Amino acid sequence: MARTYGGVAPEQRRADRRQRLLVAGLELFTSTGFRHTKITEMCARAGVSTRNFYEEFTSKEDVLRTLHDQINSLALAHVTAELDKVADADALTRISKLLDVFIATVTVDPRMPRLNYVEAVGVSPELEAQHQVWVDRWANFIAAEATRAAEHGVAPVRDYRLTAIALVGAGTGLLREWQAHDPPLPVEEIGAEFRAMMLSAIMRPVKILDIEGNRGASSDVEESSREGGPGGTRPT
Amino acid sequence: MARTYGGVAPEQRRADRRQRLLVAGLELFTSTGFRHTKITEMCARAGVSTRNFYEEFTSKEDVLRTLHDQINSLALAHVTAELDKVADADALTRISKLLDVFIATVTVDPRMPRLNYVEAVGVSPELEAQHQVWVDRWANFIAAEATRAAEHGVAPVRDYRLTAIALVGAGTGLLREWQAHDPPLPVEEIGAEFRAMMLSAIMRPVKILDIEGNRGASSDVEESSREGGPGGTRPT
DNA sequence: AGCCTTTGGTAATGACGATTTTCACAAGTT
DNA sequence: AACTTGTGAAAATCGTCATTACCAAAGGCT
Repeated sequence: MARTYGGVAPEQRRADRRQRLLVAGLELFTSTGFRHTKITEMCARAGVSTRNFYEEFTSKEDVLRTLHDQINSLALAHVTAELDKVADADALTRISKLLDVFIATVTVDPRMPRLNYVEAVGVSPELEAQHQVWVDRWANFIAAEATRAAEHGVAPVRDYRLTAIALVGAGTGLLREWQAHDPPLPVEEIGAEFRAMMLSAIMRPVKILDIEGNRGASSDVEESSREGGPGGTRPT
Repeated sequence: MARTYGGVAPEQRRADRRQRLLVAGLELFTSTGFRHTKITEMCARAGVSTRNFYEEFTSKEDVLRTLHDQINSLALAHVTAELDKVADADALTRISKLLDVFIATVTVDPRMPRLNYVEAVGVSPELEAQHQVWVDRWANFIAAEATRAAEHGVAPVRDYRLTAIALVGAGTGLLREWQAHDPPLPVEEIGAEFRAMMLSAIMRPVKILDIEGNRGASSDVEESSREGGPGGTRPT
């Protein structure tokens, strides 16, 4: 089970094949579409046999799930890495940064948003569950930054969960539109719109037009300027 | 070709079958999922034969496209009808109304958002195109109302296209989350969040944090008309 | 009442593609 | 050098469904 073939370890050969299959999957799923991509096509393009395919993945969906996870993980890793660099910047700067890095990462290759926001939707319950997990992660991330902003007194103290979910949706919508548009929309416009929307959503007052805009959280009663104080390090 | 059977005109019988097939499609697509729904299942549930199926539709996708169009048309019809009733109300009231009616219409049956925002995604280029058309319509609708608000001096004069697209995405995200959530989220919270996000996005100043938030359209001129705006948003 | 048209259900066909199996070879091992 | 063991390509199998063709019945028409 473990022989060094062709000068490379079997582990390595395996990993290479897997990688080639993933690349082929990304390409085909976003051009032919997931539904109409055949396993044999993927194998042909990756230069592997169907036998090898089943050694690495259990199904076409398995490939899709892996790609979906990889893309999200990549983006999240970039964002957290960059945010760590500005750990003690003011809250709104961090939020802007978060956005810029996210948009920059995911627009490097239009196939990423295409796969994430179009091809990987409505495929199976498992994939829907995986989508939910990632929405949650991103939403928690955004909500945490918003809460941080509230602690710094630049945003109201309230529950940001639904706002964060809506913002994830807004980003999804913008990117889906971006990747689908024929004369491609300028990336910086997408980024600018996303940033402006996020900032105005987070900084908005709790009540707009005399309407209670949110439940939960404290709010009109007393407010921010919290004991933790600005500048304090925050738990990661 | 035209005989009155069972007391009802053939046209009527045809229409009934079609309707039953659509109902069956909505049910199965949103439970079994579009991919795994078989035509024979739809026929069985609708109480029609496969032969009848092909008299009404060319494929499973045809049914899905029809449902997708119907749901969007229904929502748009409701919204326009209600907006006509408040034709001369102030701009922000109209925007609130738009939202309430939309959310109310589409949350009557969780299968509607499920079909629209999950099952009908990434199925085929035709369906993607149809999606694009509807996003455009809704975005134009929102942008028109925002422009109206600007004309009334309660929002800055600028290009609202991308903002509108992002807002459509936000609504999509919220509704997708709503229909997927196991202990269902309260509808009024979804509606409140969507409304607050839309109002703050539309009323936001052109520049936030010294960053140019939007291109196009005029801008800083005229922007003042709002009272206490997000620019100075603070809790309390 | 008997014929004839339209309809509905069921069975046959056929394609397509996922998954498995076989076969031959290439490269380490002794 | 012979043997053994992974490895890759291709061919065979096996199911699943969409689609179509056929048959039986039911209802109106003369």
